[in-house]
Amino acid sequence: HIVIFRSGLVPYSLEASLEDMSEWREVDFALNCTYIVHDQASEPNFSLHKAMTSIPRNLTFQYSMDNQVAGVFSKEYIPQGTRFGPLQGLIYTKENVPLQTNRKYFWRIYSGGHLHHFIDGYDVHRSNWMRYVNPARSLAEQNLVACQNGQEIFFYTIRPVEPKQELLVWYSPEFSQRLCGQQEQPDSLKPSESWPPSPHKLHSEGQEDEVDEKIDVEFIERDTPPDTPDEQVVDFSKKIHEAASPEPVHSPHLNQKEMNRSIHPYPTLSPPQDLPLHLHGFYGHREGLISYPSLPSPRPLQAPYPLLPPYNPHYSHLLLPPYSPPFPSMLPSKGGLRYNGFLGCDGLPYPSIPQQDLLPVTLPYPTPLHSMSPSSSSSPPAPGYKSLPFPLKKQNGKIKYDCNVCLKTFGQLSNLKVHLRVHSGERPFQCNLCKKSFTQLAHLQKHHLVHTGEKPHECQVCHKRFSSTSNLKTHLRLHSGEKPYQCKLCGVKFTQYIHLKLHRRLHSSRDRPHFCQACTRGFIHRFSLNLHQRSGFCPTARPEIPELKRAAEMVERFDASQEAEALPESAGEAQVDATLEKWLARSLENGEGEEDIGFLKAVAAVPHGVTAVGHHQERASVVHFSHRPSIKTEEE
DNA sequence: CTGGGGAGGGGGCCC
DNA sequence: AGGGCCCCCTCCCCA
Repeated sequence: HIVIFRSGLVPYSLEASLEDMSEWREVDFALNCTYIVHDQASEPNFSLHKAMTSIPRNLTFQYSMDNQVAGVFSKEYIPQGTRFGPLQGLIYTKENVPLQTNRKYFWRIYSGGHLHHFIDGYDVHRSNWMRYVNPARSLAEQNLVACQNGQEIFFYTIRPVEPKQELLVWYSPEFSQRLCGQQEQPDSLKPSESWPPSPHKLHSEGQEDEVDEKIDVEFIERDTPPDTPDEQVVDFSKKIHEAASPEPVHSPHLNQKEMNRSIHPYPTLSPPQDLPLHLHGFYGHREGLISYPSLPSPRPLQAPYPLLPPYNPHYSHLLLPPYSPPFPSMLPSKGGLRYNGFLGCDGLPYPSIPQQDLLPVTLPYPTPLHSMSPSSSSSPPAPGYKSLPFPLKKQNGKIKYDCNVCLKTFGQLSNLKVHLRVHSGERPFQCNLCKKSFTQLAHLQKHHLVHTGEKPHECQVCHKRFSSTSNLKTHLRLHSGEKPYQCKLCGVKFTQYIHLKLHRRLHSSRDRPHFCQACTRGFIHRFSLNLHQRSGFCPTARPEIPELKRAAEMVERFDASQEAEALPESAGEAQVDATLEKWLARSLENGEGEEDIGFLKAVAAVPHGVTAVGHHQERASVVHFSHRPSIKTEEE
């Protein structure tokens, strides 16, 4: 039996029981968990969103140097067999997942062995604190296991969690196996490389697009705080440690991990050696092609976990200390941190309730409309107030500044400050003639030309004058003949985007009565809808393949073409395909984009009466079309 | 409906 | 850090 001593605290020798727990099925966790900790019910307020206010009282956040939540830590001893959750977030079915969305916080919910929906923890206003729990990187440091119970995800402590220890989660074996699918042979475990994989290795495992790259960059930086000069940010974590924590707060170090891993008592919950560090990134990172170490099939639980105290659903009620705010965003940003001279119950210094007189006047979030406060300097902070000091992160060695409201990133702090006026409504530059106000001086100066009638910019061709360069530029297109905005459906081109938008209304739904049930695209002709469906180009089925969208657009263009117009509605598939080829030939003659040619050929190559399916190749930027007897998607 | 100009807003770059 | 300048984008109005 292995006896483990941790941090000089009480030794425990629970190997037998731990082994039992490591083989628990998800249902066993649900049935046998001993303690249930609910989220905190406090209302999100102006400065704190739900992802932060929901944290249970026995937990607290730790912050990185850039004032972002770096992890979730225990404030007190948490027994084994404690349940947290459920995880909250936006629900997406596989049909309505937005194409361009950050999938870093995606969780998959399965039903009957099939993907049922996603829970997206990205939105801090819709998700709860569980989005901030970091993935365990080794067997030794894992103390939570993620389980799907019903259609919800809960985290269970699989070992006692000592005070000031970080909560680190990994999937239950069943969860892992669902994510792996049947893509990987269970016994194909490769020899493990050095652990943990270096950031370089993560990147070398195949980035498909910018989104994936961004995810990985972000995640790596989450673990390696930017080495920002101290005077630029307030380092809360450091101050908290110095003030309150004589022993270092548990923080994973590589050596320690390497050491602990070798003595991990329950290998069957084996966290990953081939998986990316971020368990959140599965979906966007390795759709359907996740490798995972061999996992023995769990055996049924023989008896309830023997050493746990009796079930008490109100553990939090009985054991939790009085509430103290774990959010350093309530601290004043600059000019010295002011604590009110006492330590919180967990030994951490907390500020008093936000002090209005310390709010910055340089960021004048407007008084909410419903508020009676007379001036902005005394009004409560709006969403985004947390952006003091401005959240920093490093990208390619350069400091980036994030807007906390809309998540836009800026390379210069001054740009972010100007941008924040968009959210705050601040318009410091007012025209003294018409009292109109603007967010930037340049805009006011431009506006002044309205009153003076001045038109500084002259067209060198027709000598017409314009007040702005932008308008001169659009004007110059009239001389050059450039029409950059083209209707995808009928090919008409325009010099201004707004004209294309207005034109698109002409192709309205009333003229396109034949709808695809899956993607809601409308077609003028029924045979075009048939073509759209039988060719397998409906992009809804495979949203991860952007090329399919283009192919679908081409069918739409064909639908609006003169060739299609000349075709009788009763035309058979062969006739439609022949007409399609004719249209393709004409499109090529008319100089369709070079990059489209491959697609045009691919579409033209669709044989009569045979369904083609876009088959996506991992790490490939092209779509290969293969012929299969029916439309079948991975997730059906 | 198309096509042209006018005006405002957001953001990047540079000093 | 703050400000100036510039560009792009978008929308509105009207012929």
